[in-house]
Amino acid sequence: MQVTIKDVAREANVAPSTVSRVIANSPRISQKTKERVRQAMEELGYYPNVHARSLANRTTQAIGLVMPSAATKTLQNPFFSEVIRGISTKAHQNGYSLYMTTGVSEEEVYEGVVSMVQGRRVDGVVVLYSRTDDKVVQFLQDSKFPFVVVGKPFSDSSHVTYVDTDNYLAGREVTKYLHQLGHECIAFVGGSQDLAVTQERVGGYKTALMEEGLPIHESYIVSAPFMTTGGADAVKRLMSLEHPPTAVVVSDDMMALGVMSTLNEMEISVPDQMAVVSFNNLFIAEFSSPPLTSVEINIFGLGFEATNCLIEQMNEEATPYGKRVIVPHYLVVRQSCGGTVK
Amino acid sequence: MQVTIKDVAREANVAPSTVSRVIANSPRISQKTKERVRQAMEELGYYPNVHARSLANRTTQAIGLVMPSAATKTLQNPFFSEVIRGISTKAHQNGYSLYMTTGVSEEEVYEGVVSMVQGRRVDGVVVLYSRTDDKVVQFLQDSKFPFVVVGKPFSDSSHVTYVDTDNYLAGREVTKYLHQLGHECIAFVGGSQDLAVTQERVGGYKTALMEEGLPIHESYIVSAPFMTTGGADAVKRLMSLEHPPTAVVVSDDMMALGVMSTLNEMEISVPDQMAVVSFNNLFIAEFSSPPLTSVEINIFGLGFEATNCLIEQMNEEATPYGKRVIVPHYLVVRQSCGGTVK
DNA sequence: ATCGTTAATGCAATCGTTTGCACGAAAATA
DNA sequence: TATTTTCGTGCAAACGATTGCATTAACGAT
Repeated sequence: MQVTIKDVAREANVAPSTVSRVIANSPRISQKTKERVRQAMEELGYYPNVHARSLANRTTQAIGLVMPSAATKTLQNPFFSEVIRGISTKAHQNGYSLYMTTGVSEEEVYEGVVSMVQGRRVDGVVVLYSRTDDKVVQFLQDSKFPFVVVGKPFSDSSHVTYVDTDNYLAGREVTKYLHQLGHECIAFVGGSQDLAVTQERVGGYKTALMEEGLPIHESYIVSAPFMTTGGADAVKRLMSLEHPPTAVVVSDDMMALGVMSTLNEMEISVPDQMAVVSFNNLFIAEFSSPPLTSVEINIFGLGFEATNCLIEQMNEEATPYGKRVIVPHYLVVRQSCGGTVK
Repeated sequence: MQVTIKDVAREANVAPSTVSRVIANSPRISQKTKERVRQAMEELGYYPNVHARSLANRTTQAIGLVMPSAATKTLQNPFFSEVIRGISTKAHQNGYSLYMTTGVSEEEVYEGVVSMVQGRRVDGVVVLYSRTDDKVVQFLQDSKFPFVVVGKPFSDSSHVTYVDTDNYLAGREVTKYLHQLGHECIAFVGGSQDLAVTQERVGGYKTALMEEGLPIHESYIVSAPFMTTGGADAVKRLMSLEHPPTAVVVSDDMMALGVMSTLNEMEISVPDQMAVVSFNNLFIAEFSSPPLTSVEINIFGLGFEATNCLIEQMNEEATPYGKRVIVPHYLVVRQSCGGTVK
């Protein structure tokens, strides 16, 4: 049988309410009593029942995590481990624990979120993706439930708190970097087009081309549905063009691996015949061959900051709506872009 | 204000208990009433409060996840994403959700587990590592709480349910494989020595050497504390030996990446001058260069099976103690071992 | 000695469910 | 028709905490 607050009360010769106040460390209880009660708790090995507590004070000390529905595929990307690590670090520091629901379909994820929120299982939610027309964000917004998005939300982004990299800027920077190295024919390989990241990064890429006075060829922009495997088709398509590119901006390290592997098969050497630059700077970037030049976006920090904002919001310390935090990024130069071209 | 069971009851003109029974789909309620109640729930947008429910029926429909304390380092290994994916898939299928606590130190993790268990926050626990002398496992065992370990527990493993790869066998197999390719000088690079995996794999390695009539040199066995970075030292030590090995068994793909990267720096070519074989067959194994020959251990399956066992145990369908499930593995041959030597 | 203050604790209602038991009506049996 | 079953539903007591309000004792101040 579980040790309850009543047992402790009896042991310490006080009322349950007193024990409760000792737990909350209320100043209204005398030092002597506190010690006696604490001793009793210790002796009996008392741990408060979280559900009773949540029920009574309408708070859960838990944060919900919403993963993309294709979790089956996406969760493999170390990006997620890393954000979660950031989230869980901050959460733990503030005494929150984490709750995950998953679902195979988008609908299942949505249902999971709804019952998590309506069932009062969590005090706030971190959404780990952002997609066009997302029901989840819409729902959270409508129900005025504390939440923050990692990545830039589409709908009504001015009213939503989110934490993100300046992907537009990053896309622009890497493209300019390639141009500085002497490349004129620069392609872009991205993931799913309805993800905010892809759109932003490709946007920055285009802007850079314009600013540098380079033409924008739509045929230079390809998007592959998934990570590594997708790379193959994309690369083949690019290389079969009349004027194949000499450099490519890839929207993700995982995908870059796939791209490089395909290039390798096709006996196109990186960086000599093709420069590759990508984003996220996952640890594998360092150990691929050649090691990847990649944009460090501080994934851990994204998670950490997001949780920070969420906690502020839950404590109502935050501005009612729409805080945005941009986590800085920087380019880590390794070998995949080589030196200057010619 | 939250919509409660009473609101639904009022709306449907029944007692709260009836609503409760409708939720549980009790056969004692007439079809007509059920429909009326369901309609009312729908209309009001009713979702049961999980805490009230948990409190009343002493069940949580949640599974706790225990990660290694060095989560800071280890969580980066895609192994974890993948087990969790397996766990969450099975969990979701059976209507369980996942709960994570984390801690920086071993002590913090332990405290997290205790309060998760004693606070009745979860119905069962999956432990995602196994180490010598682990307080967590000991505690779970003592409190007779349902749990399962992914990996082989040390203490009293006969009484603990666990799901694992036959790492001993796998270690033996890959070593023999290298010998078959003609290698006589085979080294072993492993992770932390107090992890069960390392011990098992190195055990298999030694056995294979013996069985094949090869000498066991302790200097051929090096262990590096962490993943990729650790690889460097280990490799340098090996290569500075009088008779450097021509092949190496690495206990993990991540580490293998580090090893290969160091070999690359030292201008030792893989597989020509050094064969590398490793374990886990993470997706990066396919895209490294050269692509890694690695043992596929079905990480997803480990998580899935573990959860399966846990659910059986929670439903008391399981044998009281000590079920063990071995998930099969197989070698995936790629290019890191090359062809036959000489 | 009386009264008002203050400090420390206890009482009891409440949070939103579940569930054993009681109850009345309808159906089945005698 | 009287009596027993069966069926469908409601009552009320848990579950284990929190918290507003009441209570009591102690202590100065008058």
